[in-house]
Amino acid sequence: MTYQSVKGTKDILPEESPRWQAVENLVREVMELFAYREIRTPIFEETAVFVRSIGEDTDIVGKEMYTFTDKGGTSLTLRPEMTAPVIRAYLQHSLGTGGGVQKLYYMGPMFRQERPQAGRLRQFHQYGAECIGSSSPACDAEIIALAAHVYDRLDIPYVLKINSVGNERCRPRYREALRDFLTRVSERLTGESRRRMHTNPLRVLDSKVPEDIEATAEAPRMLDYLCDECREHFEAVRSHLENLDIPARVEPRLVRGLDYYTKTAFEFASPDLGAQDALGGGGRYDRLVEEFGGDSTPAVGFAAGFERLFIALERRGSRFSGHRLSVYLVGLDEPSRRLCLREALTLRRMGVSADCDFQQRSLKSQMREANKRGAAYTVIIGSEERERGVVTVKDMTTGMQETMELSLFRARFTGEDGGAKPRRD
RNA sequence: GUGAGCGUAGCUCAGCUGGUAGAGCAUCAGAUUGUGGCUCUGAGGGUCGCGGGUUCGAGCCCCGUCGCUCACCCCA
Repeated sequence: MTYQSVKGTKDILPEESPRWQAVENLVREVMELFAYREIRTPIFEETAVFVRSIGEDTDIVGKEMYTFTDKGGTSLTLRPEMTAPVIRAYLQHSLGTGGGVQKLYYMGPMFRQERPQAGRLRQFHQYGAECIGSSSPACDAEIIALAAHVYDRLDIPYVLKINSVGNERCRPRYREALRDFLTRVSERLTGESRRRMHTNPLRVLDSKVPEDIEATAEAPRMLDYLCDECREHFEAVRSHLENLDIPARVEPRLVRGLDYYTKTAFEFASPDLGAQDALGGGGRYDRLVEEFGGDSTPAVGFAAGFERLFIALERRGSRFSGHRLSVYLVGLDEPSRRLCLREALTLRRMGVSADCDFQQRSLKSQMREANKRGAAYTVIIGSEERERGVVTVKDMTTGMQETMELSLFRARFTGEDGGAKPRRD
């Protein structure tokens, strides 16, 4: 093997693209149902866009970004997530003018230089949505409902965990209390947690190391420190979820990995996934737009991973199949092959999928090919047919065969919208 | 970045205590003259990840390296 795809990247081969298409289509459909509109931003941004929003002390910015300098000396970064680019675009094009709520969705590749693992690639794919311009807890609930609906439609089981990480008023008080607590138990913490205790104490809470979990079992909870506004918001979100029949589990230790979150934080976990069990997650980020230099604008959003969705789907045994070929044309000599190519194009122009042999293969192998490709009909053309001005049509499911004029065969496909499928009696 | 396991035909794998490679599936071709799916027969296809070392001799042992997988970390 001469070359192979870069570590942590994967080719999506024809065999697997049907499921990608199916899920992409479903996501689009659900997004449109919820009245979100698609936004597509460039795959790379100025590095500052991410550093500024995600936070200097996050792992993403600290060690996982694909950052490079272009020939003009500008530092650029392959997007590790989409919220920052969406907000950048929102401000750049003044999408907020008019004061309305912008409901935007996206899907596409993201890049993070981590050690690859089950459900974690260096180039991975996410879909997500951002609701910008409303501080209403109803938006939080809608975003969660939207994310949940995709899983529901795919019949993927999940556990929804929610928490509130407070805002700029109450979080500092909590951070203080937490740090005090951590200082007291610091000798029981792992080195990494002890370091993080100073830089980003909240993150210590989602450590999965048993010692840390044990040491922080009695740690103060953010929920007990919420200011009135945050508490009311949190209760309202919970009430909305209940009203929408979406069961959620309050998880006081749930913390998001990105610094910009305020108030609501949530995560969808899959019981089928293993160590990387997060299907998706998100939360509210009321300060981010302002942070980017815009007017103070509240927003909520979520992101979910395609690859993890597929793992969950596989565990469920779901299968997707690609499009089937309608007609395979078999030519037995050169003039017939010429006719096949022409007829294939005629059918395609009618909206009927068709293909023919390009390797001068025998009738037998062409028939085999037609069968393998799942063709509904095989059209056989040889010197006999040409002399009589007809073709031999074989229905591959019944095995029945008859000769007819080409125009008659074509007529089977007319009158159907798109004509993608042959008529069946 | 850390740890563990693995790396043999397109795919899934076998290969006994080191003696220069096998199966199944897939592919291709046949099984009387122009016909698929089932069955049968046959064929093609491998620098045993790569580079060193030990040895008379290595796919099997040792070292390094790259990659994959899983876990940690973190997250989608």
